[in-house]
Amino acid sequence: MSTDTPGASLRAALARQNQGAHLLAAACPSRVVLSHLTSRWAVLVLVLLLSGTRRFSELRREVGGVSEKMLAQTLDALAGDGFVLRQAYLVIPPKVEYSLTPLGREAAERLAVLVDWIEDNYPRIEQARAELALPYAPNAA
Amino acid sequence: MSTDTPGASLRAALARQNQGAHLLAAACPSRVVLSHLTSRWAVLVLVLLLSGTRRFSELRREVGGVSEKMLAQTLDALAGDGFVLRQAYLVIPPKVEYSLTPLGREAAERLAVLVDWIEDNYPRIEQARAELALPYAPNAA
DNA sequence: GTAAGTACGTACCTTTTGGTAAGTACTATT
DNA sequence: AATAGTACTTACCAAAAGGTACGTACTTAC
Repeated sequence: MSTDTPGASLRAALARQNQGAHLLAAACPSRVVLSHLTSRWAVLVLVLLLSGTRRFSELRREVGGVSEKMLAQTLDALAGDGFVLRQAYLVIPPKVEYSLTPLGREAAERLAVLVDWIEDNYPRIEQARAELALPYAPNAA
Repeated sequence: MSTDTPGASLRAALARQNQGAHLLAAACPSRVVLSHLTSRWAVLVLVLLLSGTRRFSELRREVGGVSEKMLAQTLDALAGDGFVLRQAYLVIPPKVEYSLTPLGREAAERLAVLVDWIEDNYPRIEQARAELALPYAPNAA
């Protein structure tokens, strides 16, 4: 152990930080981030924004089934976390553009991998569900 | 350009969007799967099971803050989707082991990428939040 | 002048999610 | 004989998520 060098407390702080960011711990603050990123509408919005900047009404139309209230709430949360950039233009009619920040792009790319996997493998999932629904006779003659 | 860039999955997603069978569609049945996989406790359970088979009470202890009711509910949903295999032994005291199916492993690996990213980048996210909380004077003289 | 489009905010209500505490049935430990 | 451990289930309640519908403020199109 070093005694009192400036770098020591920094390394200790970083070590503590790395230990503290464990999502399995009940009190871990990063769980809030996880819940934001995996929320029902945020996943869809983030993946959509990977293909480019959108306006509010464009997102509203493209994300099937989202209400204006939930879209605004979702975008607000994502902007507050620094995943989405909100750019408002002072024109009439109003114009607001939403895009991914570098941080948001990194997260969205990882979510897109999951979303793509679900879409690509949905038939397999359906099949697994169907087999599980049987009264268990997988090798029946 | 590598063939494995995030843009590739994006193009695939957009192609499917044009076909109509896509998570962005309100009535897409795969949304149920997405909600199961991204639910609060399922993410943590799946990532934990990536490191090996566990019993109910082990999961209960390792997943910080989960109640027995929610853990049972989560495991039931994951087993019903074919992501988790439930093996019950007829012994006393009861013994039930939970493990990932091949399908579940594929999903869990993709979730783990997201979880790891959050844990690794939590300091950046915190910093972004702190900067956004300022009254906006990033380049003030 | 009426409707539609822009980007929301708000009030009200329903649905879903999730937590607590208890019960079940049986055994091993103290 | 009481407690703990196994793996749940059920009943009850609180909180959060989410939908509907309306209001705002202003402009363009019909």
